[in-house]
Amino acid sequence: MARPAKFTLAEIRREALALVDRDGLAGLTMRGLAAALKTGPMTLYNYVDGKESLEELVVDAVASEVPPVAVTSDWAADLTVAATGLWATVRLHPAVIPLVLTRRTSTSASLRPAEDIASALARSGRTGFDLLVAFRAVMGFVMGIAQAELAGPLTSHIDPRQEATDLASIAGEANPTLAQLSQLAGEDARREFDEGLRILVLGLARERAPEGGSPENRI
Amino acid sequence: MARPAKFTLAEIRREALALVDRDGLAGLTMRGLAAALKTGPMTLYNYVDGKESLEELVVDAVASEVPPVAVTSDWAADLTVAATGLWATVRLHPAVIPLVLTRRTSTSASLRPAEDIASALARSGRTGFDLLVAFRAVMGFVMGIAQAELAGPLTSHIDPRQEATDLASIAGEANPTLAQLSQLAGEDARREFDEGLRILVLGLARERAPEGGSPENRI
DNA sequence: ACCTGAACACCGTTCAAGT
DNA sequence: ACCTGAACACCGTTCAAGT
Repeated sequence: MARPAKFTLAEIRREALALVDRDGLAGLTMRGLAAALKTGPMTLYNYVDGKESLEELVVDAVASEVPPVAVTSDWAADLTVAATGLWATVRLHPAVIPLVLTRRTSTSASLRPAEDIASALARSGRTGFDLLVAFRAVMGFVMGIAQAELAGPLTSHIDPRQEATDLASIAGEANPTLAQLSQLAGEDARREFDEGLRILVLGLARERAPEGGSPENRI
Repeated sequence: MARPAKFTLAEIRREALALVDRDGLAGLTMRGLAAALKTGPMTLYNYVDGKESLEELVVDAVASEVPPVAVTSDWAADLTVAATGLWATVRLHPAVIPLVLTRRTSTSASLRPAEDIASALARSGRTGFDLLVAFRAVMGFVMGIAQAELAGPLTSHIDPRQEATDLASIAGEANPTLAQLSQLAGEDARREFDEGLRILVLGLARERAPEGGSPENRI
């Protein structure tokens, strides 16, 4: 909150993200980051208000890496580009995903990827509640699937305390469909995302424009 | 991992969930739970392997509250029921949502809600990769939107350090669409979910069955 | 076998004192 | 004004000792 001299906020942000990328979310500690910067822990308090604020900085760092989206006359294409850009970027920093899912406060810069998605949907002609629903559906899908890839019903292993290691055979009895799916999961994450998004956009386009999905008007 | 006498694992599970519901995720500590149970912290280690295992217990507790789904001949209806049941249940325990999004290990019982969803989708005639994609899309949507309600681009406030409190006016300049949406967000969460799910199911049904969405075969 | 206090190696953050 | 060590109030968990 001050403008001191020993470090730059950008330096701290970069080092914090690097720390999370390297050691995971648990590795992001005030003391650990201070050590990485070769200072005492208290020095960081000259740059951030505390742990919460530090986490926000990390979310910011990731958001700033999401590529900007050019606006064309095809809202569905723009939406796909925006959603894919967000997904691909957070995937580069998997440990940060729980943080972006969890942060209750954001910088206006870190909201830009979401704004790009909302704006593409607005150009489908949606307004008000319809726009809200579409936005929630797309954001939910993008972030939900990004996180599900890391930790979800299909991510490896059942509880290790159940004596047996083969997921297919263990979860298999109680959960046969999941057991089957778990063998395919993660083989081609990009295609999983692309196809899922396509289905969602299909639903969005169908609901809006029974015939073709070209833009209608702006709000 | 043993079968001691002072408590029941079910008692510990119940108390742990109650603790999280009351004090949030940060309130779930080995020491805090022990205190709530009026024992020393070490006693808990006779029932769970450690913190991770305790968190899993809490996820289990929530999953066990998800209502079972009856199988009918209408896969889309079953899917809607299953997805809605999961969403409604996790919403009763909002502090647990980050935990269920994050757990990398699960009990076969806690996978049942996901199995119900996967199974409904399988009854749409999907197999293999197509089934995987549909499953990921639905799970991503359900959990993503549940979490987004708590913390997401539309949840109140911009960073408080930016001097101004009105989200609409602050985020508004940089993110006009979000600013507009934030005024509607959360007014009727149930309708947001229902409509979003409808769009997704619409996409799923259209992709599968150009004419009508009745079940085709089982896998 | 089940239980549990003491102790260790960590946290974030307040406070007070340095320059 | 910016910096920072010492100290406090917490964590999870190991270890050793109890019954």
